[in-house]
Amino acid sequence: MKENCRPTNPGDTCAVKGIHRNVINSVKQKMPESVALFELSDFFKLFGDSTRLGIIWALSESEMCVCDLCALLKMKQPAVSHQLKNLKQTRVVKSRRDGKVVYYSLDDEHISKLLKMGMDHISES
Amino acid sequence: MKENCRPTNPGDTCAVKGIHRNVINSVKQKMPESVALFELSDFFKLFGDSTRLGIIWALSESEMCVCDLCALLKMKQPAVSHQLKNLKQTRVVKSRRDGKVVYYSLDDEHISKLLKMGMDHISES
DNA sequence: AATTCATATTAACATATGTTCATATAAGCA
DNA sequence: TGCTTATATGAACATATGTTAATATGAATT
Repeated sequence: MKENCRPTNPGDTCAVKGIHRNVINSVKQKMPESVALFELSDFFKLFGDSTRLGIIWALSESEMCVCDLCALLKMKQPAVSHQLKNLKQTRVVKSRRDGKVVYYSLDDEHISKLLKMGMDHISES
Repeated sequence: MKENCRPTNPGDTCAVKGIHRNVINSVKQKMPESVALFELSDFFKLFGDSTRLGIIWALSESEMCVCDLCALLKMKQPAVSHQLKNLKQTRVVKSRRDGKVVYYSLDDEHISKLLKMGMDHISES
């Protein structure tokens, strides 16, 4: 790629360097650490799959066991367990055991708020 | 409420069919249409990539042009444009043109709230 | 109109991510 | 103990998704 950038003011360069230096610098200071961005995207990624989102939504309505989730969402049991593992590792979901049955529920109230907010957004077409 | 995996009624079976029929039915009624779940997960998917999340976060701080985003995030221009296209199609982002330069900004106030909420969640370790 | 430059697009490629099958674990019950 | 059941795990496979490189578009200036 050629270097095709003509500065209009000193400090204002373009093409892969940015036209508005002041804006860039100002925003740069407000950006989260790149590590935080990775964590945050990993978090949102959990909501980015429809089957997992189904699980999350269901758990936002009621505590449920693995078996019930399978029935509700018509998924195979290992698939549900896998997703629940992901969700648990990232503390979206918590579990309690009662005999053979393991019950899952949302770990946090933020989660259902996030769900509703997202739904609001796509609803206002 | 709790019962074992033994069918109490015909039709109440476990193993891939669900233990707690009443819970399942109750939650089922509160679940969004599966189409809505797909749309919603597609929406959240946009936040599930760290480079795209970088773009979104940056735009939540200030309107910026493509070129500036490249400089800020150290990304190649086609990559930025590509992501912006995704974001625009789903109305996360809007654009305005001023001469040769196209400026992007968030289309909605919900978006930055979502960002902050997510960040709050992962911060409370 | 020709040229320059900011941005957009397309298709090929690489990688991440979800699903599946087979199997393992853990708990209750005979 | 053995057996059954609910859940968990591991590895192979399939697919989705982001990146890249090459190229195209469109606006402004000359």
